[in-house]
Amino acid sequence: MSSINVSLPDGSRLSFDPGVDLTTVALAIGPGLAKAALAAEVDGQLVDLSHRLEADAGVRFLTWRDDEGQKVYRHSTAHVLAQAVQRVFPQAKVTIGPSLADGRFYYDFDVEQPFTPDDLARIEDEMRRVIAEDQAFSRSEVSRDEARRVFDELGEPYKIELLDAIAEDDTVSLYGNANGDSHWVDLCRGPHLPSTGRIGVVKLLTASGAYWRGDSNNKMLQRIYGISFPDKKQLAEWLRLREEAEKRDHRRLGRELDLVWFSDVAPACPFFFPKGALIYNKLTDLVRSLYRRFGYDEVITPQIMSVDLWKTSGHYDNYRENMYFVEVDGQEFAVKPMNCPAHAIMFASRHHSYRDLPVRYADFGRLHRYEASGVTAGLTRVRSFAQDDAHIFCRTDQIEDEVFSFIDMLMECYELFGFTDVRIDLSTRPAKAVGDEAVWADAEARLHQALQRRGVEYKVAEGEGAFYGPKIDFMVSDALARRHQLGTCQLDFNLPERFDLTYVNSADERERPVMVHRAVLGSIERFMGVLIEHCAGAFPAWLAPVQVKVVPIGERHVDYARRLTADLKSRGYRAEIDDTGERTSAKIGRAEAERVPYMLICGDREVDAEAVSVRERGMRDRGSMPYVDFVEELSAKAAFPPL
RNA sequence: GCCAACGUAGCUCAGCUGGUAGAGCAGCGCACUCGUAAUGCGCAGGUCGUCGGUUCGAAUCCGACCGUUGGCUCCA
Repeated sequence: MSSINVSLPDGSRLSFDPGVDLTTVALAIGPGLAKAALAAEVDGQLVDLSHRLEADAGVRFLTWRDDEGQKVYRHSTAHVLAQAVQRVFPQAKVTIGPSLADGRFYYDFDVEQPFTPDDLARIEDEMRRVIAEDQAFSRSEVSRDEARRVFDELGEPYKIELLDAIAEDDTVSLYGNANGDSHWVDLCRGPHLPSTGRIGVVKLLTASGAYWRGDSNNKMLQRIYGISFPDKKQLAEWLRLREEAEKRDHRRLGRELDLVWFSDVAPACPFFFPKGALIYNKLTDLVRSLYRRFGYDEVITPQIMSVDLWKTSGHYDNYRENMYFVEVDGQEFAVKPMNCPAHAIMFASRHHSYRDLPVRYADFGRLHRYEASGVTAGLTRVRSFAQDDAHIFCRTDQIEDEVFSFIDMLMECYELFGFTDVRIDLSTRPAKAVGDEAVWADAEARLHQALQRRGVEYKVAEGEGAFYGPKIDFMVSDALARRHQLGTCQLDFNLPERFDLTYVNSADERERPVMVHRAVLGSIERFMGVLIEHCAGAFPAWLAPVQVKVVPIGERHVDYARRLTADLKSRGYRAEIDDTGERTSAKIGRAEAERVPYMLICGDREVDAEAVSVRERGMRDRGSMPYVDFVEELSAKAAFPPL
């Protein structure tokens, strides 16, 4: 009998008898690995440790250190959850239960009554029992008929529906976990842990409704979210990180830092207090300063326009349920949800030569969109907002340069906020699309060109473009590694058509321009929310609502502190004095809580020497320095615009 | 929109099985004049989200509405 070769990631090779299972292979490599292994990857395919090798193969064992290992771990925990639920609620029908990219897992059930917090506690206890029973996960590949019979007998209609959706040439696999007379089976691709006993600690987090297959026309199922770890300490750490994230929640910080307020009189519509408004305006001013350099012209357009306009643009037919309407003098008007139609008619109101293009209209107009009550959230999903919106009207041959320079501007802007990890997606022609295929292909090629010339990495999202044109989306990762979509750049072949936009070319013929919708920050409100959480409320000095807090130690230092405050203000900085009769440490504590970037402590030493004792936010005392030196430092770090 | 939970002072929360509300922080006042994350004492502050019902009596029980939060295809 000839042996087979197993090659490992480090390049080494081992030989075994054919039919050897992976647990044995792991043991041969070392008992440590055998203990840590959760599953394995054989020639790129994820498999159970019980998998047997019949031929030469490349094997990589997955442990907790691998993302795939954790995925298997959590997915197996989801199976334990489902088994526990069916023990406690025998009528519950099982559906699907994947592990999520953020480390959690869930399982959806069809049950008569939604789960209560009490139910979750009972289910969690039952899960611990299943884990204690150390049931082995065993895989069996069966025919579709066989599988259908199993789930028919078990009375699991959702599994049969899933079974029917599995591709013909795909193998159907069942996973049973059994221990003595306790047996539980699920339709699953796998792989799984060797046994339930490998799961350390579990915690169920929340229960909520979730539509079957995410479609609101389908029945609402009950979803349970959970998390699991090999070790208690890891769970504690996970919960701690989650609390940290809660502390920097922009809704909380927005309130604590006096930036934003919400009222029932306008649900999902932020009210910005002075400090919030200051940041808001600094953000738009920043974009304005970029516009000056990149050749954009700002326009101002009406808040409310006739429905005729929205009928022409197509929004009335396709976007009506998100719009607000008002009737005046028997005529119907709509509050604008977008700026583009206004810009289109402005463009159309003048004759344009090919020499005039591109025309770039920027607009910070306030937009109103009705969002379903269940989806609004803080500043990230609101009904009243503005965007750093602009529309470029250009010739086809100008697309590449326009997009290139837009990416330039965007990257420069993101870097300023410390958003250095930018993911870029190019979305191409979807199934239902306007404009002919050649035009799309040409436009997509120009987008590729622009991206490649700019030298950025990007992914292609096939068929994910808008119906009116291909687009490029920009996602950033924040300080907690969460992704947010901010910028976008979308070509539009639809509106120029609908508004019959033209320019005159060099041969004196009328031609259709391309319209480009683009935004760097996207919604200013949303961007503020993302930024607040990214910097945990500690805004860069050029953006901080209060840049300098002047802190006199005693009453006899107040005059001096006032003089400095006035001087800083006259130089254009946002400075405040804290002349409350508090103790110095209390004043510092408050200034730190407000996230003020610079604190200037003034006592006898400083008054005598025309100096200040500088404390930077989040750092210790830097000691005294001449006031003029501090002003110089400030001019370098807090100047606006910061570019 | 749908499922669930929640809504008590500006903020964070307490208030057991119904007997008309309490704390800390913030605010205001007084004292302390103080050297790098929060001095002490006092005062004031609430239609208990709104409306309706049950009850001798409702913050508490029931219903409706409003709002907020967590979810609503990262596939078997």
